[in-house]
Amino acid sequence: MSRYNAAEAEPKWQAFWTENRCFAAEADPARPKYYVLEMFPYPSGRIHIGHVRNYTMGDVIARFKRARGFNVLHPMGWDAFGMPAENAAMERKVHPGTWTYDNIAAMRGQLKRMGLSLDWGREFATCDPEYYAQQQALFLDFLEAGFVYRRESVVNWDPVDMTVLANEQVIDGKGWRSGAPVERRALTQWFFRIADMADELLAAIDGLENWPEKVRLMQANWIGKSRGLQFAFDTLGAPEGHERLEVYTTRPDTLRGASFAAISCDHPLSLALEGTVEGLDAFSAECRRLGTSEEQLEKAEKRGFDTGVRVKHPLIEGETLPVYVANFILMDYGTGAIFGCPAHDQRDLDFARKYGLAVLDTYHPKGLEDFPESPEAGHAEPYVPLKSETVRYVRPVQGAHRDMTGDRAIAEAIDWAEQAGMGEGVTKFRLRDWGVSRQRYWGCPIPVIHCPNCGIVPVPKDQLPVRLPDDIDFEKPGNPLDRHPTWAHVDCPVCAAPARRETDTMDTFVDSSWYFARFTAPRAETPTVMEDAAYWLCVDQYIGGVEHAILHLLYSRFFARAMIATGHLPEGAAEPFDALFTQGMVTHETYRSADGRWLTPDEIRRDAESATEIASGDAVEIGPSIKMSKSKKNVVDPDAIIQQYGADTARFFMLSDSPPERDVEWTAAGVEGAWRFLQRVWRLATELGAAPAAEGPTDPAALALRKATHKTIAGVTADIEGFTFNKAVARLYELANALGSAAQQAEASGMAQARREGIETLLRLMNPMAPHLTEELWQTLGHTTPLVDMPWPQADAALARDDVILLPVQVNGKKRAEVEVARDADKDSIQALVLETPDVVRYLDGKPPKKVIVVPGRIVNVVV
RNA sequence: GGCCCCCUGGCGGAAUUGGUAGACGCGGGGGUCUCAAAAACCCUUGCCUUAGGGCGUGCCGGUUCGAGUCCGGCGGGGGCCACCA
Repeated sequence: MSRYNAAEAEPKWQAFWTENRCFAAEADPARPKYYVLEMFPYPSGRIHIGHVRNYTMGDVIARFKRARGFNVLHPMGWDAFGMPAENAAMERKVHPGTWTYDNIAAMRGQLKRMGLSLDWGREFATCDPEYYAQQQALFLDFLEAGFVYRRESVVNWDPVDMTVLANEQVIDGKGWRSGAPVERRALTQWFFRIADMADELLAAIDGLENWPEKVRLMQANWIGKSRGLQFAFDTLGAPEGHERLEVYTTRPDTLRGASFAAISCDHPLSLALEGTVEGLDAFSAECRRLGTSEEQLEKAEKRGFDTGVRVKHPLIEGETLPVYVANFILMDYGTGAIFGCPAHDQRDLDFARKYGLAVLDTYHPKGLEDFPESPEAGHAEPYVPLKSETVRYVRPVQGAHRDMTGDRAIAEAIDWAEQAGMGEGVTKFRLRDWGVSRQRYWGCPIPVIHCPNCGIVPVPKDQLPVRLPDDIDFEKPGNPLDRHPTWAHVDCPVCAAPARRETDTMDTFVDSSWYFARFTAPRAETPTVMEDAAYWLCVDQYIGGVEHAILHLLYSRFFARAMIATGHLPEGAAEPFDALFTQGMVTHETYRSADGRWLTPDEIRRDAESATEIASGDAVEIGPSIKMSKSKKNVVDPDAIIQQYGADTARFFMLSDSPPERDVEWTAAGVEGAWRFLQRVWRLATELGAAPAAEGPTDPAALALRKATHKTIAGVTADIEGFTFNKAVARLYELANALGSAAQQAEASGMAQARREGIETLLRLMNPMAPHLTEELWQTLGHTTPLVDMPWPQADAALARDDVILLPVQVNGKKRAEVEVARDADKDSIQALVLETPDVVRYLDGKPPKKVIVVPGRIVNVVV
């Protein structure tokens, strides 16, 4: 009995595809196109199992669409700038470029061993000067068009990496790579004007129908549109020029309950008061020192400092509110000043309790007309009633009056305030401009020159790229470009005076914001070629991890719009990714020895219930299945799997067990299962007899097999279209089971033909998942056209449909019988048949049924 | 704190979107072949029950002829954002 030899077959077919340029894409307006893209990898040195899952899914789609007649673009590249290369340079004294390109070479080899249908002719790395030259050209066009600007800003400074981090790169107050607590520093930075586009980026989310709802929500929340009221308090006792205090609120309906105002320590009023109010300077200094990490925020008390300044209550004549500087007010959201309504906001309530401020309700609690007007028992905070008969005390927010708040009350309050000339309804966004300056070497240089006479001067386009110098020194922290003896020194292109290059490089998110477009014309002397972009874009299917749901995708959407505005993309390409799929992680059990050492899967022997360490024979504690990580040692190496079982087994397993959007657990048993199935398919195909003899009358068993075959075609096709690969795999198993049974009845008339049809169909349906094995078998069966060039099989509708169906019969909602009826039988005849069925007669007990519900093709329910 | 999602056998998961719950796989049990083992193949496998049947999709309630699916409440798990006014 022969076996599938992956070690021989896989390289053979990979060479065949390469030699025949099977996956080289060429724009052809006469053919419908399909652009499949997986998020390109960072060249860390080795592919990991998550890559295998990601690229396998993409490859299934690419090969499927190809077989369906599409002109498929399926490219691969490298997100190659970034700090790991610099870290490697510092640790191992190797040039970041050398390290990166070596890694790319290694990973390219690994990807090729997976047998992916990639157009390697379009490959590029973002650190290629040919790529970043075009990125610099884009930057200059963006600068000219006003999408880029420079300003001083307080930035997140990573003291270990000595670089600026975007807000998004600060996680829990720590640098996302170094993990060091982030400090605040004022620096002049380059920004992309993404905030101006907030409304459009938000509105367009509605059109992204083929994106996961989860991602659309995350983007919408990130953009953070809010509608509120902006108005000014009149101040009492404030310094000159601060007669009014602007505040913004999303809850103008609670304004009557205001009992204090609070401002940021960086607010102009607070700054003006510094030095004039005793204790304020010290308090402000303390606020500025406050960290921004989650724990710090959690623990940080809500503290305020009474400035002595007061503001007039805008709704209650004669009433005034104290103005506090408070440590929880952000200067860069809204106006940096708020009013506090303790009755309707937990934080304001905490603050009010602490400083003995009034807690005033603005709503009469529904159904609680006798609610006490004095503090409820159990509340110890002082109660200071305002002189207004409409004001009542209630507990904050929750409960009976919740239904009276909400959008309607807010909208009415804004209308009222506008008509009263008190303030105006405004829309604010959470989204801030995108700071792209990085004080790093291994990134795309920002192509401008600082001239003492002319100021900021763009590098003329014919002088692009501004290349990174090769002779660099990583001995000291900070930016090597800044320290380079000659690189930054350059004459001004306008006045020829000695000038200095910009030494900041771009955030690597810039690199990945337009690579999808570059793939449509990867060797062009301009960033894109309109004709190619118009043909290939948008990306029809984008696949990657949900960790990029916000930043990368939002930046790409911004870039696409900016590129349209600067003439680099056609109108209509504003949304770069028509369909998005976010795949789950690959997890693995963790193993720990009695003395607490983490063990790799290779170091243990796993039985059904337990595990032992191979070296010692000791029992091993089995931990939960979690994301693979080096520290927990629960890592499997894709290369080792491919070497042992072949790429097809790894690919097939990645698709079989779990729905693609969910996490999948990597288990040795699962891999074995996939391997066994592939061997079974091998056997089914190789044991198939010679070409079928002349046809006799078709035996029912043969017809049943043909029906199973065609149902499988319809099902697998729908499953691949719907990204339910696990279901497609289940159907392939079912067909293989049917073929196995059929082999036992090989003598039945028409069975030889039915088996051949079934097996060939199985191979064709499996081809996108296990391309090598199926090509090999296809050839073995005598075909000269390789599967890669075969069209997708078509289901025969008549065969895929059942003519007679088994209809379940319920009595009072419980299944009691089944009846066999024609698929298109009418309700009356079904009902008549059901009422004669012995099991139903028994339950009727001689009486007529109260009701009979017949759902043709589904079910019958008899109510007695 | 805000927004969102999920909960189905021992396990991963199906269920035509309100119509036979548990497809398919893993694991388990039994068998065939073999001197033996591996491989392979066959049968079996939600729980309870002596038959007939009863019970079952986190828990409680509701809507419906019919609920894993819809509604309300509770419990548990997870994700994203977060001093955002």
